[in-house]
Amino acid sequence: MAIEVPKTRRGETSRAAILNAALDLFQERGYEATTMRSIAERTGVSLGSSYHYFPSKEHLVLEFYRHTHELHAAAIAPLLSREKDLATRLRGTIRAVVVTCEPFHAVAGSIFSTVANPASPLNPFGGVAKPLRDEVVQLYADVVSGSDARIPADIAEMLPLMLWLYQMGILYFWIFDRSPGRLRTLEVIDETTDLIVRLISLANLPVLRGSRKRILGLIKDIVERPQG
Amino acid sequence: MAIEVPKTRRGETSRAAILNAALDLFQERGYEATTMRSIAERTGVSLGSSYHYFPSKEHLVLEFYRHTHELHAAAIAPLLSREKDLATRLRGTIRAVVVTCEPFHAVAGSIFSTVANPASPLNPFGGVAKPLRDEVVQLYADVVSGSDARIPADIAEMLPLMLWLYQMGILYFWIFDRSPGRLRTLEVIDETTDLIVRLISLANLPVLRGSRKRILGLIKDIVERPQG
DNA sequence: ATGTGGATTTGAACATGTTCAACTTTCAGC
DNA sequence: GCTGAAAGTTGAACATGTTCAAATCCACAT
Repeated sequence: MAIEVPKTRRGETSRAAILNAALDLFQERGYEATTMRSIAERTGVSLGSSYHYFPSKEHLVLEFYRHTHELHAAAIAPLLSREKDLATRLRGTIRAVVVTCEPFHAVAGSIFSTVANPASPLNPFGGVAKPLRDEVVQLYADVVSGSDARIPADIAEMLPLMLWLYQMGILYFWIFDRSPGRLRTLEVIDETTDLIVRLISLANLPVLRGSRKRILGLIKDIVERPQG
Repeated sequence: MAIEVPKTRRGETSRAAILNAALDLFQERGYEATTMRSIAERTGVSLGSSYHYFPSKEHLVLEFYRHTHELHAAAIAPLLSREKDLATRLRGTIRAVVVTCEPFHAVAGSIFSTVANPASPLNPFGGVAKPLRDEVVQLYADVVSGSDARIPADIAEMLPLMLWLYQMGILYFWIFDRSPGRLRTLEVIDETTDLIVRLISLANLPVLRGSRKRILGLIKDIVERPQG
């Protein structure tokens, strides 16, 4: 199950070719319809070779995930360097997620369910995928910290992680969305990003102090205490 | 893929026996480790016969889900007929979920991921599992309506569905919980049920009127408009 | 040039979910 | 009790993810 790193020029070529074929096929046919044999065949390599570099079909999905993350990060870079308004930054970032993922809409369901499986090494709550998750959370930290919004420290601490979770929720909604141009998802994004920013500002109200403290305390406790 | 209903005494016996064996094996060995062949073998029936009554292994999970739901409903019946305080009813109900599911903790991860797959017929957002989901949502409607809490109509309308979602979240947390006696999950339940009840009462604050309206409108829109 | 050891590649073999056409059993109507 | 159609049963066959021991390749030291 160890992830084999190529140690030869030939190996690098093979690994890259297999990954390429896999990404193409995932997009063309979806996750289930893409067989390990078809990946090997398109690569021009034997079945066993694929398993030399990717311990399982799921691990190919992890690369797929990394791939879309990089596309996403590149897509929002201009926005993040230009815009200062938090709501606008957040809206643009989340919109970019679904736009970036659009070519993979048909595949996304299987992938989502694969990743959600706690037994999967790809589960973002721990395991191989953790570094990549941390990268995504960091991206949301940038979305927040690069804005001109003044966020109370206790909220700012937990906000990126919450926004990552929120992004997951939007993606799950998007998977089910069959509306033309995925307009419904975009509507939901616009409405919810606005709501989030508004609720953050409301969190300063004295009546909400108690609940805010409890909620943030709970989240912090969950994140920091091991196992669970 | 049609779900075959037994039309013979012999058929009923077979179906019941297969289901029994499956439920036992799921508990004993987990979902993946239980093969269709092992189910057939324990039942004393051929492999093909299992597929006569259950179109797929996943459909056996649906029965498993129904089974635990019935255990759960039975477990909380006394509480619901006795207790009037909403927080207590809610806490008891959610606690009972994880207590009821405790024997299946090891299996739950696979099952959760199976069910979460939008492509699965078992996905609760549509398909074969919808009737069962509606039953569970109804249970939460009873939890709310049988309490002495006065809930504004717009909230009351959406609350049961939200509580069902909340229960899903708790279950997902519980799957990861490795603490002795699953104490962490119970702590989180106590804290969150309390928070929920408190937030419902806060929703009447004038400052929150706008957000409340928007949130409920959004949820309603999502639920009622088809597809998505 | 040649041998060596590790990296890479191979393809057969295995396990398991699923399908299906042929076979057997059941039972309602006579 | 007979009969024939419907219901139930069977096991072989298929597709696909995965494993693994053996074969091949290749860079490098000698």
